[in-house]
Amino acid sequence: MDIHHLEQQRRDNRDAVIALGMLPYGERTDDLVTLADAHALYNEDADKANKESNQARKQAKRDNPDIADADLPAIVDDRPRVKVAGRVMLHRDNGKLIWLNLRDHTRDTFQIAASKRDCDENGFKLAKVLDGGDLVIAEGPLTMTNTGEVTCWVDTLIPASKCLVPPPEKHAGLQDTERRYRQRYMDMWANPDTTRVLILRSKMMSAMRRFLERQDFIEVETPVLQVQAGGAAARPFMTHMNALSLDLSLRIAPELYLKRLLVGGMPRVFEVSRNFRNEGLDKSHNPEFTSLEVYQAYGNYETMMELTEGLIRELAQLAASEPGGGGEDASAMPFGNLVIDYAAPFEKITYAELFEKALGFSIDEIDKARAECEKRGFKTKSKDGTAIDDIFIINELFEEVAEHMIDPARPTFVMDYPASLSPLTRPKPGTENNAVPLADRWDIFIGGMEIGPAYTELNDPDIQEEKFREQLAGVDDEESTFRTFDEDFVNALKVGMPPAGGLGLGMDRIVMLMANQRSIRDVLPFPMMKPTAD
RNA sequence: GGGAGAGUAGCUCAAUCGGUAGAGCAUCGGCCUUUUAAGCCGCAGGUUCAGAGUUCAAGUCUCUGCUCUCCUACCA
Repeated sequence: MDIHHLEQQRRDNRDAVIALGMLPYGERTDDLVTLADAHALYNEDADKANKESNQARKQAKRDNPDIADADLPAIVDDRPRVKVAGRVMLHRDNGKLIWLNLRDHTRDTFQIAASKRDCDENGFKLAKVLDGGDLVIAEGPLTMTNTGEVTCWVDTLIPASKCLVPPPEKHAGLQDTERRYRQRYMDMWANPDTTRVLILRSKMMSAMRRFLERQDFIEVETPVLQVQAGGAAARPFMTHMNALSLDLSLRIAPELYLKRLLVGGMPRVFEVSRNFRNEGLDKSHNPEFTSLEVYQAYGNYETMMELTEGLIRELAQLAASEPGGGGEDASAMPFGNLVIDYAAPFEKITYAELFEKALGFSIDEIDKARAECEKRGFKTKSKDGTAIDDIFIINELFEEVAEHMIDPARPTFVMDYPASLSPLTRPKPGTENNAVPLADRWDIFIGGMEIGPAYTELNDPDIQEEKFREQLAGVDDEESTFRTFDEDFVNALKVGMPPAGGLGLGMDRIVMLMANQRSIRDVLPFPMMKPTAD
């Protein structure tokens, strides 16, 4: 295979490093400080004292050119010394003085200078043949340049790793979105914001765990490989297990296993679950995504509401306090054109209230709902001509009309969904005889996105079994193939599951909100990309 | 699934009505000990996403394919 001439030049420079007797790919190095810490360590008094003592020495030599070295004023050097590692971003060679700008995850740019006079001989020769993108380790005192930039005045320079790939444009960075996603390492090198978002994601996941553990929730891990993917209505990915000659699905939700743990006696559990859904992908959907599911024995959907509001507010405060988060508190977090307030109490409205506010009549008035659907041109009959169930008429209007009434700038809980839309939810007592019976379920909407639902969990095995059957009888055949009847789960409920609140939150979407990223791809290190033809 | 747009040097982008494919940065050679997107001088760098067609002539027009982006629809 032909090697591009730009790569060949870099290979030649690597050979030059080897010729210096250095290891081009480096070795273990202790006592490194980050570039941000190094920058902060600069001491102005020590730097001034050093400069003045140098001046005094020069002056003494000018006054008396024959003076013996021993009689010259001593050089004072109490400047802090640092050992740093970073990637070479800029390389300015002034001949006998070489300026390098380094980057690491803590600081976009940190200047080091290798001068022929003060740097070790091999280090200076190395600085001569460094390419943009190389990793280096530099050691030396901190000083300030005439133009006021804190600089490590290098006395020891060694290679840490060779970069054989030509760097992106030094000012514009890497713009090509496709390459940014496919070669994330290039993106992270060129665009430090990418790294910041991914680090924020990690910090948020960690803060989320601390929040839950503080309240005595324990983290568990349940199967990804499942005989029957359950807990949600979604098309699963299929795979095959050779040892048991068994077709398996990748999980679409952890719910049914987490509830089994409640049956077994774990009172408060959560799982950070990678879920896999064999469906479309767009700005807010990746085929594999991360949800947080939480179950609390003896809680209900209101318990989950309090927990969710506290969790999201805490995550918002964390994001706001990060560099570039733009604020002390979480009352004005930017998301696209919106400014979202996480500090104020979240909005709460019931499904029925929101429906009536948007449509002008009650969810129990089916005739008006059908008329409204006809008026708006929504379909009211299925393909074979039979009328669509009342509840789907209501929900069509809700999703198409009422959901848009929610203020995207205010986190909003929509409560008390129709029971028939929530098969794993406990029916709301006292609404059984309504035209539209309700269930203890809410959904939270932020920034125009649905972030997740919570329920008072259904723990009556007979109702659960009936709901499974209803669902399997389902609206149409294609959909019912993705719904399952989990007999063992019904058996678990027969053993007795405590009343409980359950919660599912789309963590990717929460990171999108907190990091002000409009695409799920920007909060995933490696989003799903179709392979290229070659 | 539907619609719109994009793909040109390592990177960021130009190229008028179809008429010799260009710039900046990076690289390479030379000079330079306080630069900051360093500076000055010089050189080089191309399968214009792939394939077919129209034409005297295609980066440009037509068709097919690939990938991406945006909008829209679907899906919890």
